[in-house]
Amino acid sequence: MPSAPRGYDKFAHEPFAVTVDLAVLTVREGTLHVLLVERGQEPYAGHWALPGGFLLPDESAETAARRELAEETGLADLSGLHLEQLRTYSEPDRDPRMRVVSVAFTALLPDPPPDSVRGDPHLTAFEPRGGGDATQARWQPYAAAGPLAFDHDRILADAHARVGDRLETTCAATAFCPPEFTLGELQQVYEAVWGTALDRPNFRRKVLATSGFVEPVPGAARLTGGRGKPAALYRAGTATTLHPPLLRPSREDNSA
Amino acid sequence: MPSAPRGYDKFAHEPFAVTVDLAVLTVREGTLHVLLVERGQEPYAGHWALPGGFLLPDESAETAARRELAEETGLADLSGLHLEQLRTYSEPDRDPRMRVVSVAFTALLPDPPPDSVRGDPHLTAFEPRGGGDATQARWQPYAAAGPLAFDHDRILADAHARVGDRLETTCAATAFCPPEFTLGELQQVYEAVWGTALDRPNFRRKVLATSGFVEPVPGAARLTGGRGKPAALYRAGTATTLHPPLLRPSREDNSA
DNA sequence: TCAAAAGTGTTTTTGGTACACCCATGG
DNA sequence: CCATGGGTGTACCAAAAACACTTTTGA
Repeated sequence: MPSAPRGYDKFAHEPFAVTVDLAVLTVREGTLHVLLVERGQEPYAGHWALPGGFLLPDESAETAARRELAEETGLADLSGLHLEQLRTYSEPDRDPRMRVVSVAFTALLPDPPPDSVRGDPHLTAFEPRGGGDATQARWQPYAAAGPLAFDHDRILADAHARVGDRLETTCAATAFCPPEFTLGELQQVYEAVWGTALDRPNFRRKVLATSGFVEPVPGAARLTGGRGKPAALYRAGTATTLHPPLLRPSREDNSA
Repeated sequence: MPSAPRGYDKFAHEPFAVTVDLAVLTVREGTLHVLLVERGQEPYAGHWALPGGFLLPDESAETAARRELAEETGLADLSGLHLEQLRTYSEPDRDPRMRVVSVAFTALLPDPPPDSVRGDPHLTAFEPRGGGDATQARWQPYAAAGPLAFDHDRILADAHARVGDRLETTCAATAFCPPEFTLGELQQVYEAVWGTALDRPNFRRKVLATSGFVEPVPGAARLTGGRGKPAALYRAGTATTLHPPLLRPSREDNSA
C-alpha cells in the first residue's frame, strides 16, 4: 500500500473523488423493492439512480453511507441497520465528469418503514434530500428498476446476487422483517429475493432447527392476511450465521 | 453517487488518494503463505506490509492490482490469475500522512511460482520493485506474518476468512495448484487454509462427484512425497461454483 | 518387510424433499 | 361450509461422516 513511487506529496497523484452508493432493499407485499432517487442535475438529469454521495473529509465509507441514507430517508435511528459493503467500482469512465471511485453498500430495511420516515408512509415516498440533486425518492419494484444512471444497473444486480447469497448462510433475512414477524413473512423474504417458492413445512423446520435464528414471542400471534389461522410471532435471534446453510432450490448450473 | 452537493468542480471535494493492497496467498509445503514486502520509507520503514500501490489516472482498481502484482513479483503472464476484490478500507486515520482509501484484493498463486519469477525461485524470494519503496519481498507463513504496517493485519485476516469461505462454495482451490496436480495436493490446500484435517476418502469422493471441479489427466501419475503410491493427476475443470458446497467441518458457533 | 501415501468399499447417520393431513380464522 | 393461511407428521432418498481395508511405491 502507500508505496508512493515519487514522494509523498498529496498532490503527486491524480486526485480521485470517492463516493458511496447504496442499494437499499426491502420486501413489500412479497416483492423485492429498491430505494431509488431521481436525479435533478446533469449528467443523467431526470434519470433514476441509487442514493449516495461524496465522502466527507473525515468520515469512512461506512459512516458516509449511514449519513447519506439518513439524509435521503429521514430515518432517525440507523444504529441497528444491516449495512454491508458490496464492492468498489473504479472503472475510469464510469462518471463522464471526472474520476470517481465509488464504494457500494447494500442495506436491508423492513417494510413498512418506521414512523420516523418523512413524507407519506403509505405512499412509500420519501422527501428528497435537502440541498442534494435528488428531486424525488421512492421505492421501486426490483424487476422494474432499470435502466439507472451511471453503472447503477450493475451495482444493483451485484447487490441482489450478494443478498441472495447472504440469505443462504446468514440470518440477514430477519433484517427485512419488523421487530416481530411471522414465519410466513420470513419465508416471503426468501421467496422474494430468490424468486422461487419454498415448501412451507420444510422451511419452518429448518428455521426453527437453527438455534439462534429466531426466538418465539410467547403467546403472541397476528392475523396475517385477514384470513387464515393467526400466526405465532418471532423475534430475530442472536445468531448471525446459519449452520448448516439454507441453500436455495437446486440450480444445477455447474459449468463455467 | 455523484450527486455533488455544491457544483461539479473536481476540487470542490477533499481529494483522496486511492491505492490497492494485495493479499497474495499460496500453499507451500502444506502451510498457507502470504507475499510480503519490506518498506524502505517512512512511515513504517523497515516494517513488513502487503504489496500494493497507487492507482494511475486511467486504470481501474483491478488493473492497478494486476500491474502492481506484476511489478512486485515479475510474473510475465497474470491473465489467468485468480484475483478477487476483497473490500475497501477507508478509515480516515488509516494512513498517518494523508487521506488514503484502499481497495484490497486477494490473489491465489500456485507453489512453486512459475519460472518467470525474478530472483531465486528456490529461496522463494522476489526482487524488490524498481523505483518503489520496498527493499525486499518474500513469502511468509501466514501464522508468522504479523504485525504488519498500517491496517494490513486486518486486511490479511479478512482475506484469509474470505478465501476460507470461497473454498466452500467455489473451485478457487485449484488456483493454488499447478496446472496438473494430485487430489492429495488439492486436499492440502483445503487443510492449510482451513487449519483442519479432512478425511481423505470422503474428500476424494466429494471432489470427483462435483462435475467440472477437476478432470483427470489420462494415464498420468506423479510420485508425491517420494514414498507411497503414485497419485493420478488432474487438471482444473471448467466449473466455477460448487453445488452442493464443500463445507468445512462443523464449527458449531451459532451465536453472535 | 515396513512405512507412507493413494485409492476402494461399507455402514451409519443426518438432513433435505415431497407429500398428506389437521387447525383456526373470516367471509 | 368453504377458502385461506398456519402448523404437524411421516416416509423416502441423497449426501455426509466414520472407518476398515487394499494397492503401490521407496527405503
